[in-house]
Amino acid sequence: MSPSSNTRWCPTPEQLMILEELYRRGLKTPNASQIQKITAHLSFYGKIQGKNVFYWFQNHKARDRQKLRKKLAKQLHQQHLLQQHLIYNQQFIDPAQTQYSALDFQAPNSVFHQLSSNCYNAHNLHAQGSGNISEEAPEGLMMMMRHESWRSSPSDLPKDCLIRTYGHDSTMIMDVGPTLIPCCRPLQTLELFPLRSSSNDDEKPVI
Amino acid sequence: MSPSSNTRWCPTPEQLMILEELYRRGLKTPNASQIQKITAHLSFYGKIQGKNVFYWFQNHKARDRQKLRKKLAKQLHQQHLLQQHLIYNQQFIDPAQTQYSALDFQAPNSVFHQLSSNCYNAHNLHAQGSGNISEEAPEGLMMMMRHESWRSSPSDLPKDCLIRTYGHDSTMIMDVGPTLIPCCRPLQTLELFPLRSSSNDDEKPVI
DNA sequence: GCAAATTAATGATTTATTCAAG
DNA sequence: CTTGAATAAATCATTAATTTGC
Repeated sequence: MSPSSNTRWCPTPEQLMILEELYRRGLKTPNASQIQKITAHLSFYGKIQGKNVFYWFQNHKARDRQKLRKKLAKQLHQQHLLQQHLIYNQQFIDPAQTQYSALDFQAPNSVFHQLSSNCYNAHNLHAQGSGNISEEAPEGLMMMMRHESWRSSPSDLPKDCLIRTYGHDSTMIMDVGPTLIPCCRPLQTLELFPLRSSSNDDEKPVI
Repeated sequence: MSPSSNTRWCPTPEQLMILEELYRRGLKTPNASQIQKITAHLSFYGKIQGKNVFYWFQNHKARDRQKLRKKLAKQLHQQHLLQQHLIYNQQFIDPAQTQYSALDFQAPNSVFHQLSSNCYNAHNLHAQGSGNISEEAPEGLMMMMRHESWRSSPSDLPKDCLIRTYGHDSTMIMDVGPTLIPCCRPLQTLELFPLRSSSNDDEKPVI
């Protein structure tokens, strides 16, 4: 209609920044007065009208909600799929033991249950030839094991191992590869759920 | 070395889903035993090795942290920019009143402060001709005002208004446009900070 | 629509840091 | 204080997504 502005509002980075900050601080649905003030302030950074601010908050809130919904839906879907296809999959779990409800996460054979275990099934580790492995990693890291002897003669290692050099010593990563399926049947039922980082809790790293 | 797999692991959707779910549930740094079990389970869905699982958790955790850091940095930056360029900008605020520290969020002229106001500066609203506006929106919605009479004769509205029809009543959006800068100087100092959604609190929408 | 080109994600590796034991 | 194990951070490299010109 009006010949002056046929193009839609394009927020400047500063305008966006300020709007986002206001939103983040809890302003979700500004009233007329608030919109006015915001508009006045933002107009310093570029052409802007009250309706732009109004629409921005409307859209932003709506899209926030939408994002949240999608996230929750995804989570539910994942959980569902997990239960359907993995935890009680007969290929993995001894059928004789699967008398649990498909929704019971406490079932001892669930992968979650197994992974919360503190007991190491040592016999699983050396499924592929390896007299080298002296001990199971004690509640600590990976299948990285440092041996002075390895550094000098890497050729006599099992082919599924991976050697890396850290300055003056070496690291071996054992390949537990794709051939271990039959090994996971005799897993013991061990502990309940406290999956929360059994080794060390570093959710909040010190920065 | 080995001729079979020169290409990097490419997780199947199921594998990814399971890894993500485990991570989401709190497993951040699986130990050797856990990696083994996960690998065994995931191998049902496609070729996979222990190191893949190990690396996946390493990377995922690191990138999570990184994302979080970036988010926090952005927030701080926004806050900073806000303070520098908006709140105490001399173009906006009466210089006679700005004897506050640039970091003092309690300063009465800050936009945050102003926006947390419950007191409506009614004289700002009808800066552009409008005998139509009977009242300031009371702590409620937008400058949306429902009037049966408006619906029938939209032609006599000020050109800077925008009419929309919601079912059986109408909405008007007043354009407070880019010309209001001088209007924001006489704003009163009003209230302290509780910006948290003065009208309605919908941070966690009911889904 | 499609295929080259560009960009973003992410798997894999290397380097730096932390921390506890001796 | 030194050393070694464990982890975090930085980086490299390849694959997936996206854009762009035809």
